[in-house]
Amino acid sequence: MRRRGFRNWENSLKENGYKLTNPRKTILEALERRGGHPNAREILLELSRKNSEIGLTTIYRTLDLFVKLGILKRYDFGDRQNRYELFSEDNEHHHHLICKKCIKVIEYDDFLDEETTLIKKIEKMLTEKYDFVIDKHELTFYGYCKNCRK
Amino acid sequence: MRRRGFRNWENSLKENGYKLTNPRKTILEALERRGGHPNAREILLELSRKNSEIGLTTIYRTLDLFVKLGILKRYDFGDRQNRYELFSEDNEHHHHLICKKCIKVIEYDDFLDEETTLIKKIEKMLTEKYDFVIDKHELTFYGYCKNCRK
DNA sequence: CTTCATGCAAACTGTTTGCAGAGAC
DNA sequence: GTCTCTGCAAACAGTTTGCATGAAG
Repeated sequence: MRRRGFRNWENSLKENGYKLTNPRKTILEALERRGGHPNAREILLELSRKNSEIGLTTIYRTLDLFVKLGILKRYDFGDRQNRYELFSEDNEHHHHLICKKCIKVIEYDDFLDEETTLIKKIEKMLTEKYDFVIDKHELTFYGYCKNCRK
Repeated sequence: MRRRGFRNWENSLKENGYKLTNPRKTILEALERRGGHPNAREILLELSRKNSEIGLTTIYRTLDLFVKLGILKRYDFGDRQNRYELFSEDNEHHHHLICKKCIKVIEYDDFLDEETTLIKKIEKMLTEKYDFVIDKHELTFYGYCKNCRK
């Protein structure tokens, strides 16, 4: 279950013994169309725009599967829901700036080199000091956007 | 509603027109005793050890209030629950290392100077570029601890 | 004695599970 | 044909809300 760009998602399914079904295709298309960081209900909404009726249960199960296969990334921005983003080579590393009121999410990748250097250093230290295998990190800034400050 | 060390929490209540009640006292004591990053149910448990019976509803409302008054910090470590930690002068700034399996949370404060410098820089850039008022940030590493890797 | 706090029951939200029927291979 | 996938209904967990009672000031 290695990570791979979502262009190969069909192979990724087959290689791992999963079936290529209509709901799965449709959900992936919806994710590509919509972009951003939708939650399950927002994906349902995007589907219904194209008159695709897929049960919420299937959506949850498909999202889980896609995360497991490395097709999607799962985020939790502190509003008690899972949000999803297609994984691709070129969005591998960005961080987030989130408005606590409207949950607008801005991705930024400035200072990435400096960040990466420091984070690698911290990761190494933490791994040794606490005997952890580190998997991922998240650097997130929270605040209020222009609109929500009024 | 300024932040203040939790030693002044009684004043903080009074100044803001809230009553000094037994449940509030008891919950604060439980938080001091327990330490760590308990969720609501774990606080209930800590209370029951000392035979304090307080309704979950009251616990939630008290925690909300304490967060609002700056007595507590609220965290979300991605397990879909709120967790709380007493705020005090000397734990103002640490980051977290979390085991995704057992949700053990390690606080670390190594590299803090370097981190702070970089984070201030990023914060400034984000504030200007996106017109955000930034409130807080979180740098969190996720992985698996020694025990959970077996 | 007024106002705010408490606690119960019920509601709510996002998510998960059991199970029978449908679809992929 | 077999085995996985789907979708409905029901369960679930954490949290919130309405409302009558109780305690603080």
